[in-house]
Amino acid sequence: MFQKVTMKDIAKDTGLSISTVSRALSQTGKISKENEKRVFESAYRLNYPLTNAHTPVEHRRSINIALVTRHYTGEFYASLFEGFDQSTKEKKAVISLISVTHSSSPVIQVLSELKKNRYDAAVIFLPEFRAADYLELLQRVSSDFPIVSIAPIASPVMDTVTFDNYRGGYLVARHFEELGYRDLGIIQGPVQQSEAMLRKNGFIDYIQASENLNLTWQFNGDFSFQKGKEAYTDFRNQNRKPDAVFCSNDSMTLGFMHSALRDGVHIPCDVAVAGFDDLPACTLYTPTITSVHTPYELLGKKTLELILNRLKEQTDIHHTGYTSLVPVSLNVRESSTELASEFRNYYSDLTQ
Amino acid sequence: MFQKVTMKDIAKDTGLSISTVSRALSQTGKISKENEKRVFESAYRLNYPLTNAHTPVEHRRSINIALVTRHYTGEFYASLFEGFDQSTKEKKAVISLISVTHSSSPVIQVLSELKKNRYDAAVIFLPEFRAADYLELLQRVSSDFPIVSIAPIASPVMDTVTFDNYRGGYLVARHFEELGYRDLGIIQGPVQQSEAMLRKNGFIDYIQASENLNLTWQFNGDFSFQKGKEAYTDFRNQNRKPDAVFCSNDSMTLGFMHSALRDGVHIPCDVAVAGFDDLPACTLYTPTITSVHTPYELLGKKTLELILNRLKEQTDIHHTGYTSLVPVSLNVRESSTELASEFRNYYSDLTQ
DNA sequence: TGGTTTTGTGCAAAAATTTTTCAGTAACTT
DNA sequence: AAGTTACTGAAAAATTTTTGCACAAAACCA
Repeated sequence: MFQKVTMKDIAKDTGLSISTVSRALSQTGKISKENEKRVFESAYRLNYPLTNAHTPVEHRRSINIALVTRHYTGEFYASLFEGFDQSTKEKKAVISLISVTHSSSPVIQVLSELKKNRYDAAVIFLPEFRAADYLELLQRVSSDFPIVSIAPIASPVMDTVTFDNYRGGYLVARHFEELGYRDLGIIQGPVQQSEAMLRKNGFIDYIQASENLNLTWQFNGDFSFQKGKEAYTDFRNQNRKPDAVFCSNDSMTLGFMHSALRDGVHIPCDVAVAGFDDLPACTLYTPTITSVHTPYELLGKKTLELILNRLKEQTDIHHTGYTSLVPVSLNVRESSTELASEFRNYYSDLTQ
Repeated sequence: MFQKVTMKDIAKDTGLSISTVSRALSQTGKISKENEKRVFESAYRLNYPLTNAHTPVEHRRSINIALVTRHYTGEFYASLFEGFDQSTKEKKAVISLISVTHSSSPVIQVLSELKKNRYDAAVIFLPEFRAADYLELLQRVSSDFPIVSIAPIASPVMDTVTFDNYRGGYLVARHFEELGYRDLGIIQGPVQQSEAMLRKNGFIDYIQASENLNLTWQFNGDFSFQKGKEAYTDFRNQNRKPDAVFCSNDSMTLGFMHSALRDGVHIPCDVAVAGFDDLPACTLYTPTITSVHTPYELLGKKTLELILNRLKEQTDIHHTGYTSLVPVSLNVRESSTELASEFRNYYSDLTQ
């Protein structure tokens, strides 16, 4: 049986009196910064049962942040987590990935119990959430528990940090124009997700503002590899095929290209392709894939900043609905450029 | 300011006396199972400060398990986590992914502090750990904190659950033999990792036992995409090129194929390829890639079983070094089969 | 069946722990 | 130099937890 750890132990450990230890731990204010620090340090080391809520942020050994998402196999989530992980470098924040795909309890239940599991804040990425879901969530979760969404919300009811999806679509259209393509096509994401709509709007708005460009093909996808393949089937049946296609995420890009390549279509010769997300696969695939790069590290950094400030300030109002957009850029690769010479070999005749 | 939660509150909540509550929480034994359960349930709900160490496993709301690994961007880690996540279905275990890549403190430090952060057990995947590291780890971490390694250890000092890597290499060689290939090649993983050595040995042992097969090419890799590309450069300079190449992980497979395809080599026509890990990319790539499938869900299940038993039994000796092997299988795809007819289009002449 | 043992509970006293009061000291101000 | 402020420890007070004991209900056993 363990010996229970009490303030007496901390007093002995630090050389201070029990009363001083008490004052430090209960945050009555009448204590020097130096001793306060020593007490918390000792309390942590000796395993004194400190409840998180009672430990001021500056004395926490670590700030535990939950990254809550429906986790699907694939690079996308790996990149997302990696970005957050990078951004915690040299901070005392610790990110844990919590998946709610297979958990028995509903998402909101999981979120409302995070605080009891020693988490200090949550970052949620739940693109399928609707306005009603967000509102229910805010009602159920204690208001001093910061939650930041990294999926865009149509009418933001909580703080949101997200990539500038609109700008991404815009960049792709501009890139296509610069290369001299005229007829453009798009494979959209699900209409219920504002993320998908923003990408589409950026793309289409640029086309409409330009005198050179036409939108000749539009396909409703759902961000899945499979839909990308279906999109190709639809594409091949078109009379007037676009010169270049914007796939609004890379899973669909890969699906589209998978079918296209097998059907003898040469990319970018027959049709140029650009995607969104810039998955690691984009540089590995043959041809390499042009894609809108989303800097997860910046996203993570900005999100952490927001959370840490919120925790320090102890502002109870996190329902501000402040949205912050992280800039994106376009990584141009083989799928939307002239064929490089080494690349030409790739398409050389099998029967030569 | 919060009102502090005491046993009095739990007593009022459950309708029991304070002494009964005390007896339940301090596990003195003189309490009925039914009331004990009610007390813990209430304590949890009211947020009574229970230290994990003092809450018996059967009354835990959740068992927190840390999956500790150096996290790199890529599908491999996504698949790993996904498998564990799947295996927690309908169990009260919760898996959190803890990355130690960018954390400032050294790995062993992180591990020894997990217990303080409310974790009940850890699963570690640290292939670069050496025998000395494992021993230091065991010394530093409290012996009632179960740790299971899912990377094979040359001389196991702790419980290990791992895929049957040897069998995987063996299966690939047998598959190549069945297809009629004679001269085989291998791109090895790093010699310090027993995982890599097992895969190689399984492959080579089968070749040596067979009358039909020869090992004509061997390359020392390091499991990276880049080394896969370098392997191709070495491959192309060989006089006697193998008919089929076993890449001992899929990152190298992708690197090898990336260079090969760009160099006009047709897979599987010119050379057949098989990998290891069966990343999602294997089905997305063109051609699709034959690979040894590692069932992460089974791995997760077995590992959880081990941990939950250990926690229930409260056996202090987790240094048993018991190793358990999870079976693997081979997923055969285009990179090691006859070309399918639809696939032929892919190689048709660009200039037609 | 009736006595005996075991188990589980609440009350109240005891023990342990935490908080508060109060007096003292040092540093700093005016 | 007197007054003020900021901290601290010892002791008292308050609170919380544990334990001894009595007793009731259930289980056990000739």
